Amino acid sequence: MQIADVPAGISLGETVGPQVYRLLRRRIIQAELLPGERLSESEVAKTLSVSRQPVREAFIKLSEEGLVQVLPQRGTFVTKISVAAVMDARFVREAIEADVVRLIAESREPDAVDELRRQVVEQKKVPHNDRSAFLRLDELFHHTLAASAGKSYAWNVIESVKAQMDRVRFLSVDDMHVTRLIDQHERIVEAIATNDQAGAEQAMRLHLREILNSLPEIAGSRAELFDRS
Amino acid sequence: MQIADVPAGISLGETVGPQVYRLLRRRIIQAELLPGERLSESEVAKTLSVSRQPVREAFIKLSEEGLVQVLPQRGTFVTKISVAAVMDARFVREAIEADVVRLIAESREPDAVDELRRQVVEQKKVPHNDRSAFLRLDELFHHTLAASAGKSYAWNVIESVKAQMDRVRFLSVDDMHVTRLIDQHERIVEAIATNDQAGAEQAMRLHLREILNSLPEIAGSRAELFDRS
DNA sequence: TGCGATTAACTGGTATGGTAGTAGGGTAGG
DNA sequence: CCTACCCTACTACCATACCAGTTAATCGCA
Repeated sequence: MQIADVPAGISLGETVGPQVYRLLRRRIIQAELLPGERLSESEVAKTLSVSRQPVREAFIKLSEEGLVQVLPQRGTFVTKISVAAVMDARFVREAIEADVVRLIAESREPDAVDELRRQVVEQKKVPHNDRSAFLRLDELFHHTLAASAGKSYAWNVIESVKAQMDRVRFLSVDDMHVTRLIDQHERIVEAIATNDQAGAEQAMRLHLREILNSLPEIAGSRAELFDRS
Repeated sequence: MQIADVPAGISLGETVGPQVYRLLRRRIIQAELLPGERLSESEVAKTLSVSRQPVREAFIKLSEEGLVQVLPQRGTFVTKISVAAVMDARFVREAIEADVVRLIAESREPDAVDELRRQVVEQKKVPHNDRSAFLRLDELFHHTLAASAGKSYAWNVIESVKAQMDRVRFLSVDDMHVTRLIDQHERIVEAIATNDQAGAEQAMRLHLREILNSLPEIAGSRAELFDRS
């Protein structure tokens, strides 16, 4: 969820374009920049004290992820959250991660299981009200799964696709829900530990379908953030 | 495989950046631009009679697909084909398309099956020596599958991921192989027609694993195009 | 002749200038 | 009063200029 602390401004050590991209991406996902809001190349550039050029590159990349819409000679706008887009992204993610856990369960690596178990313990320690801490650990967990399967490229795809889902998850405030998600993590890990490929796959699919439960509710209560649906 | 005819130059009707991107992408996949070759922003710009700006945007997008590598202050180079990258891409593609055909087989749509059968017939008509014609139809076939499942976004992901595989496929010249691929298409369609989800999934997975057979041979015979392996 | 330091040419990254095109407000005409 | 037009202000897109950093070749010296 890219919750990782990002400097508020722009640092000089790295190229500017990607920095602007990550900054805007985080602000869109965290709903600081609201759907429908207008973003101007020159305005953003002025605010961040950079030129329009890197801002433009950031806009292009954001538009490829579906977070903004660039209308030539008209303006660039934060997209409203599209239920269809969220479900499409979820579908792709489920497909990939289902095969990932299958792969891990097949070629068991005790080290990976140990690390995953350790992470689940860590997740349980998180205070129930600290949502962003959990989201960070959740991202780490799924990333570790992909890495354990030796599929770090697949993780890149997931990370890009995840953006749409993360926008929704950030709005989801029900804290009690977190324990449920951690339980699901635990089931995935234990299925992997016992080389239960089908079980691991099913557990993962179930886990990633959780968002389908909360989505309609959120889309209803925060209708102004969603694309007509 | 983006074999679709692309104008040799740059037209004025559309924004320039994406045009340059598609042009270079096609030339890399078709091995007109060879792995290791140096691409200069200014040189490409001069050749196409555009400014460096859109060329730069194209380079960025190509680097995200892993087709070029941008080394700041040093140069931009066409990446060598990486066997690992091809297999990673293949893994992601298999995961997504496996779920796609499952979905179609589940919710049978006679129209889709008819269209797919028609396409298979068309594929059989292609002369055995016209490789690019088959590759076009193959791309259409897989695109139609995704569209039939209502997952056009998933197709976008596949299209991006496919680039690495297409570089290899373009080098694969064994014509006889084509009939085998068409047979596999046929099996996929017939499994869908009988609502055989598991069968369709397995047929698709087998189909997408074909490249694993030819990959080692190609990587051996055209070693200069591949990253040390 | 061989080797090291210097420099000139070139790279991508950033900043800025210029252009076609859109949108919206205000005004003139019916 | 309503409508149609124009004009201004803004947009993203493209082109150009400048910069820091890398590379490689050449020149000077041992």
